[in-house]
Amino acid sequence: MSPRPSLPLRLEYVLLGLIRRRPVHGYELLARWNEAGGIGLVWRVKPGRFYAALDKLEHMEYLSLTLVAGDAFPLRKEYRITAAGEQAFLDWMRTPVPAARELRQDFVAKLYFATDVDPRVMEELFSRQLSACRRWLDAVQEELPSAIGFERQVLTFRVRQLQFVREWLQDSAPAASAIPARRIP
Amino acid sequence: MSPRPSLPLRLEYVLLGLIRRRPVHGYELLARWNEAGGIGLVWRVKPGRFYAALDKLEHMEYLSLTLVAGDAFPLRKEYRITAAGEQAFLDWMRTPVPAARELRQDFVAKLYFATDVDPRVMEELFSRQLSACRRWLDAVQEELPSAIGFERQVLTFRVRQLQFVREWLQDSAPAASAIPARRIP
DNA sequence: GGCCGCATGTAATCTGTTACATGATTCT
DNA sequence: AGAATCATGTAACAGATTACATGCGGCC
Repeated sequence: MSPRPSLPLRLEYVLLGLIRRRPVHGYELLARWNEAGGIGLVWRVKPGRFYAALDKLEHMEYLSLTLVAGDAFPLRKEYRITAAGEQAFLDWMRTPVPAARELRQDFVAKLYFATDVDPRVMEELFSRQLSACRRWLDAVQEELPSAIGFERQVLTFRVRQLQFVREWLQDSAPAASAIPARRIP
Repeated sequence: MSPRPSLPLRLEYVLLGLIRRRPVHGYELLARWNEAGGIGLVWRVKPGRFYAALDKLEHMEYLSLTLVAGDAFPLRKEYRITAAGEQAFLDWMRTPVPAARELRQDFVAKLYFATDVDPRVMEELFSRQLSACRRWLDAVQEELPSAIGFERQVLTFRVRQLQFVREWLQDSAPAASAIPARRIP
């Protein structure tokens, strides 16, 4: 059995998504990470963590590794995604984030890969995320009327935040799934 | 010289604010922390971290320590705030949070202490936080017109988020400073 | 020769979490 | 006697950050 821990990976899924586009070695990937308009806009990473994550993904067999030697450059470790990795990535893409505070990084990262997957994957993601968001909102709004003082202020903050999230999700959903996918998995 | 590191304290300031109300020992404070309607709504803490923080504040001389022995209970460490601690707390209260993502915990924690301080402290806090928020918003809105693709989606998210924050701040400001303070420092 | 870029990491440190340790007293 | 509550932590681990280590090749 290949190891499949459901640990809090987070960063690892982003790596998986990038390597999925085409096989690449670490250094190049790290350079691209911070390119203008890229994932670096919402997610910072530094060499230590970065290489450790690649290593981890390879041990989990979500990535396979090919050593590439060349005259003009040092030995490279070229990674490509495996079938298990592909599966894990797509599962991640379909899964809504479990809390509002994870939207700005995790959810937006998923959005970054919108053009890489079948539009239906994004439709499902947005639909499930919106449902979750509405449930959170309902729960908070139910508590609000009986809340006083500090609790009321906190719940008011949450209601407003969730309303912003809901509206942003509603407005972004059509655009995200209308984009034609580069490849259809 | 008493040590005054400007480290990322965060939790420590909340402790300072609670102990400032009246001298108290750790166990009681920890119990109160999670009471309904209290700071536990936005900030979770566990014994390990909690006692470590008290220790740290005492070494920084923001808290002073009195041992209290009793027949009916084990030895207690009763903490009270020092002049340096009082100063540090009020500085913290006046200081806006440096990023939007710190509003839900750090800023709301400051709000929790609104009734403990002079209304002018809260006025200053809200005024400075609103200015910061408007500056962030201006900066993002300036970048938005030239942004395309993923970058545009990210910036749109941020604009909406900052608008929500700005409106919440505007609506909460009057209530927060209109409340009569318990004591005027 | 020395420095920069490529490409890979390691080691130390910091921060926080988890789970348990200790010992006393009061309750059943 | 045994369990729960009071009151204090400690020890081990997990996770991330920071800074530095290594070595090769090409450029000035």
